[in-house]
Amino acid sequence: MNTLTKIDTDILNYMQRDGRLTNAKLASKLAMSESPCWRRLRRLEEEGYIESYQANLDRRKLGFGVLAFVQLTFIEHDSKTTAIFEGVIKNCDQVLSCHNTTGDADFLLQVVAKNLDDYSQFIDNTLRKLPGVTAIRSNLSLRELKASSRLPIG
Amino acid sequence: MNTLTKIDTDILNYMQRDGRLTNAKLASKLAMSESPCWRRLRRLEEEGYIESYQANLDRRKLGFGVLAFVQLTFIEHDSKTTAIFEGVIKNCDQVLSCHNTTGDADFLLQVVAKNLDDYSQFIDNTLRKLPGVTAIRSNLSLRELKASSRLPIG
DNA sequence: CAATTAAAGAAATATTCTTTTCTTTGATCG
DNA sequence: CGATCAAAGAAAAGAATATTTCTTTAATTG
Repeated sequence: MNTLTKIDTDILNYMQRDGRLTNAKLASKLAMSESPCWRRLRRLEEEGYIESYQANLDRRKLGFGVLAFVQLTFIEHDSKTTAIFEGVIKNCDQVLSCHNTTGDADFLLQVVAKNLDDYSQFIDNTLRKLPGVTAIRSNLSLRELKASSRLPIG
Repeated sequence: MNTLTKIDTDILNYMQRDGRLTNAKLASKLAMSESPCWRRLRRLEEEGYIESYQANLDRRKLGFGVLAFVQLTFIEHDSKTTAIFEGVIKNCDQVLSCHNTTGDADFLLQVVAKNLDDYSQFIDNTLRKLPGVTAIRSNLSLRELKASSRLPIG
């Protein structure tokens, strides 16, 4: 399957909106019968168009009052520093995402914390301890106008 | 339900990792019987701890080669400018998330685009057209070290 | 220690789902 | 136009699921 049909992108869209849709319901939404719908969905999973399914939780209700974007700058880019950094980031559950970016900073991290104390501890104990870091710039989220991870397909 | 038990956070964790887990499988992972497991899961849904379920798609396979973080600065903050801005952002599917943040910029957006041309069009046709915008700073993702939206609960 | 209450477990059932196989349709190409 | 091929649809069957009700356990409190 090289290119996706309209049906495929429709399926992906529905599954982005409700990851627990059963095949039967999905098929009825698409006004098609269950067998081809099932085959397509399975193919989209097997070929990796769908990476995973997950429940989206309410961050605040679970006590994560702080969401921050952190820009990190490194003084040098030798492979050892990088390896240490990657290891720390991957093992740190507070870091939701981390991108190597263009711009003045080298990395942009998305971080959650229970509160400002917790966040400050993370900065001090985790980020400042990283070798080679020369600048840490924090941008705290004051208000979430929009928070999605749905790709605009179809 | 004011406070969550270990079982509840375990359930949330499993559902974060696999949103399609059936109640039976979830219960067996937790080594408990199905009925209390089912009741707890339903309560977590009803009380909003679980906001939604979704399929996570492969951005690159779906042709979104560009992921960018855009910092926006406004010259003024009157309610009209803000209202226009919020409307545009919410209706724009390319914008995955948008936060009002601390720091020199006012907003931080996460944006996807098919390619750099597409991205540049978005900047010109959507962001630059917004009234009151004085600065637009783009940070393109060069490499995704980590991309998750799983909260570190439990 | 007995009584009460809340949550866990067991069991049962009806519904719903998945998944297969076979048939039909529709498009493509010689 | 007929043959071929791929995808769609129908049907079916068993398996798995959700959900209820009833029972048991365990913890708490007077």
